[in-house]
Amino acid sequence: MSEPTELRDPPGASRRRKPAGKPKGRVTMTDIARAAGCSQATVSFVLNNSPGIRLSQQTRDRVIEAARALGYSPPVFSALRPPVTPFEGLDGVIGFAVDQLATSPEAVVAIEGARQASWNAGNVLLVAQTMGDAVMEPRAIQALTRRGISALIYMTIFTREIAAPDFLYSLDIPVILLNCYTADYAFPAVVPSEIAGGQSATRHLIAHGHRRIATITGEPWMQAAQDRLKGYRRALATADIPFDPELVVEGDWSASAGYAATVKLLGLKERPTAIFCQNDRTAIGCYEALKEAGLHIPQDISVVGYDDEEIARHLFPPLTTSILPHLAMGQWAIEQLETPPTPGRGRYPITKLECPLVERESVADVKG
Amino acid sequence: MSEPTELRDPPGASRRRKPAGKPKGRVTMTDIARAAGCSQATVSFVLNNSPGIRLSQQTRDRVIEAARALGYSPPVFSALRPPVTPFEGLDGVIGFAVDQLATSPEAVVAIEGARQASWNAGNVLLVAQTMGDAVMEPRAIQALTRRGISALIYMTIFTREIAAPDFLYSLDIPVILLNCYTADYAFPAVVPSEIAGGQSATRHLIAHGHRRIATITGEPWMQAAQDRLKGYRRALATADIPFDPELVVEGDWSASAGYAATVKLLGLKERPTAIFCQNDRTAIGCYEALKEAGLHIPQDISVVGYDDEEIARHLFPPLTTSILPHLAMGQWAIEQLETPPTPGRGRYPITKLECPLVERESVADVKG
DNA sequence: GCCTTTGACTAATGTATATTAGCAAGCGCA
DNA sequence: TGCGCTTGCTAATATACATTAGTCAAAGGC
Repeated sequence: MSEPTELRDPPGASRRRKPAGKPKGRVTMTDIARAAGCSQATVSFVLNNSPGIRLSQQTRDRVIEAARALGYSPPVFSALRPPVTPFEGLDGVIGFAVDQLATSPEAVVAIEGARQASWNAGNVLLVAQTMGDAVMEPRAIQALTRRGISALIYMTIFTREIAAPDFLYSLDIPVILLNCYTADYAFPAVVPSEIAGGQSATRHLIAHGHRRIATITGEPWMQAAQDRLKGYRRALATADIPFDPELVVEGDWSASAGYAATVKLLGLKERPTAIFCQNDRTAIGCYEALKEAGLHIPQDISVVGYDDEEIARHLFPPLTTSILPHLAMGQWAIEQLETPPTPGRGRYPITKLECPLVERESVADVKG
Repeated sequence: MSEPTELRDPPGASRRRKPAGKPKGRVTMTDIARAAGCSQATVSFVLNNSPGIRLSQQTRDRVIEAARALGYSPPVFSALRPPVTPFEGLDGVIGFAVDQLATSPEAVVAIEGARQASWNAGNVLLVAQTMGDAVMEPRAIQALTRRGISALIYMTIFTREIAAPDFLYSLDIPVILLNCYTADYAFPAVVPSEIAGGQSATRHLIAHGHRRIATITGEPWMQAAQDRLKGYRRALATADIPFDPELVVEGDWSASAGYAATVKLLGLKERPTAIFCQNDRTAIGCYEALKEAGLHIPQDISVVGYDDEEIARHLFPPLTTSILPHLAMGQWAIEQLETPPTPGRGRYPITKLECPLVERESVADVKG
């Protein structure tokens, strides 16, 4: 207490502490007060509607007016990240935007992967749905970004190339694409390796001695269908099995298409000994047609699916299928944030994650 | 201003200003610091996971321990008072907190219901997972509330009574409970009407002429299991069918328990003609046992399930089951927000929504 | 014309948290 | 031995909002 005056800097001196050119990151009550020509206290009273305080309606209106004009929002402490956040700890809140949540379980699985990976670091995931709607998508993402998230994961239900909405480019936080990618490789992106998946499913059949392997595709315009087919052809080529167009039947991911396609295949002069259904639903229809024809799986004919949907486990016999790596993709996305490889928005290669095959009981060695 | 020294109290003097015997209304970081034997700053670092700060794991653990023990919850900046909200402009964002997202589809369905209902009004739903963790739950909800959401929906995966965390009470936005409720009825809450569901499932069997109806329960300590059983007994009583304890077998929601229970039921001197499985998984095991015994569904014996899981449709024969009204519950929650009946936190009755029965092909008239 | 009251507001201060600077101990090393 | 570096933490301070205790001017009372 000998020199109390030493303790106090002249008022205003401290203001220069923040050297950054950015004077304000947020609108505060003080700003509103200045705009409305009153004190910060008055603003506090108005915005809190404090009981027992008497203020003229004019003043109240002026304050509200100003608050609205300046876009005041209550304090978000986590949003006060220093201008150049070195991304070590990556605290806080990570946004996860997805077009649909309910239509298929993959989104939930990816979210779960991201959550698990965030958990250790104590980060919270905030999920918003965009519904792929041009009006709502910006609002949904704004609901996240405006609130001070420290990174955004942007996921689509179907694997595809997207034209990223403009605002993704103008965000100043890391953006990771999950199950989609942009043509300009502007963001780190991760997708399942469908080609490798189709290849390993087919290779699995080949390893069991099959040489006459049919496949039932999905809707041909979908990336996943094309890639799975590509993998199928590649596996055939690798094993020196000639490609027979007769053995490729177009489906549409549905069980009924699987049924019809299988009937068609069974009508072939030289029947396949194995069928690679490019998703599990198709396999359901395939099973049905096979059973109707009096064929036994896998003794008479082997079947593999794709996607490892819940039902694959409950079919009879349980279906050998490929797991979509959405859990791993979610984790991968978070890991990208932990290692700070954001060297000025360069070009990122698209990461492809494997679709491991789960062997169950629908594949056997070829007869004969 | 003649006596500037008067302005500066010696540090600590100001502490005595608050004369009230109550030293603290809330747990602050300073309290935690004292308990953990460190400084308030350290607590701040730990709880915020501040980037670029290095602390020993021990210290972090001690702080988290203490925070948990003292029941710390971060300050809630209200910003927007209910009575006269100055800015409807602060775009409608509704928070949806759920303990688990991935473990079962119900949460996703409820979210979808809430989303659909919000959509028209142009509101955005932000979803956070709490994982039922004492440390993470406040953080997750904080991630929502701090960001100025205009309402919070709080959901649990299992239907149950909860002790709502303190901070739920101190929020000044509407809070709706979904699939759970508090003993003090402090919040509007909605749950499935499991009793009515169990009753209507059983009644359905009675309507088909069955009188000897068995049931396989879930884990007995779970609310849902108790209520479904209660509904079963009620339906029996209403139809003047005596209750036979022999026909009630305890399961645990799993297929294998369903299998074992069915085997036990088939060993009875007087076999049941119908089995009410209290969830679909149980029914899977039940189907299995029945088929092994050479019985045909529904000709020889009828089966109903509960939950309408995806698989119910794909069983053979497709399973008659009750739909959990999570979609409707999500919608209901949003509707409560639209009609603003929040007259000073009164007592709200628990709303129960029906579980409608979907008839498929696993029930037939009793033979003879 | 001098108090008193009241309405409308502010200065000053309090509270809780975030952040910066720096201290002290330990370690590798020249 | 002593220099520089890292690690792990605290003291001090800044920031943002809430609240208390007023100030000040106008409107009465006497």
